[in-house]
Amino acid sequence: MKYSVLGILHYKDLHGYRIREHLERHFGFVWSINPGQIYPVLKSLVDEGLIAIVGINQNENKGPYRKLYTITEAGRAEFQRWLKESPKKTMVVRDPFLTRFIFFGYGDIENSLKLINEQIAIYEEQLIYRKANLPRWSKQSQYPRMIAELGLSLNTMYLEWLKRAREEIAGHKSELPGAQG
Amino acid sequence: MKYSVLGILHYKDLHGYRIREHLERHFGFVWSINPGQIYPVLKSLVDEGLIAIVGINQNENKGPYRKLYTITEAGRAEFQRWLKESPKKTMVVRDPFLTRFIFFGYGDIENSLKLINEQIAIYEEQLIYRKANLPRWSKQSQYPRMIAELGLSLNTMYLEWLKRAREEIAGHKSELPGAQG
DNA sequence: TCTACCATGTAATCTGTTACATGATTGC
DNA sequence: GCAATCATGTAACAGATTACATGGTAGA
Repeated sequence: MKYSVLGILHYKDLHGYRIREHLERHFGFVWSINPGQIYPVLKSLVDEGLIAIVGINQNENKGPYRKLYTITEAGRAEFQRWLKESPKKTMVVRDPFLTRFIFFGYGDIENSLKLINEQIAIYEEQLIYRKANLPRWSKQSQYPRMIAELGLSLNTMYLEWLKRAREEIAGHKSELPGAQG
Repeated sequence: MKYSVLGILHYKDLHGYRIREHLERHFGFVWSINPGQIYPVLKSLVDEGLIAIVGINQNENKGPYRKLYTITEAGRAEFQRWLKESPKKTMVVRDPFLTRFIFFGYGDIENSLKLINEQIAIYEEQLIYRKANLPRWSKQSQYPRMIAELGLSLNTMYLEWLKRAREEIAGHKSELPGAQG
C-alpha cells in the first residue's frame, strides 16, 4: 500500500526490494506487500510526484542494478494528511486456518487435531523468533517496538487459545467417539 | 469466499442476504463478505454444480422475492476436500489504524492520542457486545463458540495494548515536549 | 560451475470495494 | 405515506496473487 511506502521512506532512502523486505520482516503480520505489487506502486508514486528516484546503481559501481527512491515534499504533505485521518474500518483477521476451524464440526476430529497441531508448531516457532527480536528495537523507534509487542501478545494469546481448543476437542473425542459438535 | 458459503449451507438452506448477514454478524472479525460479492459467488457456485436453488419466493406467497440455496453432494465433497487441506498462509491482521500507528513518530502526539482514544471507544463497545453474545452459543455449536471466545480474547488483549500505548505516549509527551520517538 | 539470493519488472487472473439501481416489505 | 430494512443484482475500479521473465552477484 502506498502510504506504507511513503512512511518507510521517511526513515531512509531505499530501493524497492529493501522496502518490501523491511515491511515484510518487521510488520509482516500487520500487512504484507506482494513482490508483484511493489514496483507498480513505486511507479505510480513517482508519477504522482510523491517520491523520486535519487540514483540508479548500474554496474559501473559495484553492487547490483537498482533504483534508490526518496520522498518528496508533496509526498510528506500527502502522508501527513493520511496520518491524521480517522480509519473507517476496524480490525479484520485473515487466516485460512480459522475459516476452516469454524466448520470443523462438519469434518472429522482426527484431521482437525492434525491441523491444530500444525498451527501450534508454526506459532511456537514464530514466538521464539519474536521474543528474540524484541530487544532490537531502540528507544528511538518507540512505535515500531509497540507494534512488535502487540505481535508478541497476539502470538501468545493465539497459542494459548489453540492449545485450549486442542484439549477441548481431544477430550470431546474420548467422551463421545465419532460424534461431532 | 466460496468455502464459507458451502460451510454455512451445511447448517441450513439459506438465501444470499442471510448468508452474508450470518457470516458478518457472527464471524465478521475473521472474514467479511462484501454485499457486491455474495451474488456473483452464489452464481458461480451454481454454475459449478456445488450448490442449487431449491426455491424462489415470488410474491405469490408472502415475504419478499428471494432465492433459497442448498448444498449439493458435489458441494459437500468439494467442501470436505478443502477442509482437510493444510492452510498455506498464516494469520494476517488488517487494520488501517495499525498501519498508521507504526508511523506515529512522524506525526504529532496530540493527533495520535486522539486516534488511539477513538479506537479504544470502538473496541470497548465491541467488547460489551461480544461478552453479551457469548452465552448464546450452545453445546451443539462448539467450534463457532470457540471462535467467539477467540474474538473476545483478541478484543480484550487489543484494548489492553491500546491503553498501555496511550499511557506510554501521554507520559512521553509530558517528559519531552515536542519530541517524538 | 552451480546454487542461492538480489533486484527489477510484466501479464493474467482473482478478490475486494464502492457505488449504483431496482423494487418489495415492514413498522411507525 | 414514509422511512428503514430486506433482497437481488451490476459495473467500474482498486488491490492482491501467481506466474513468469530477465539478469547480476556472492559464495561454496
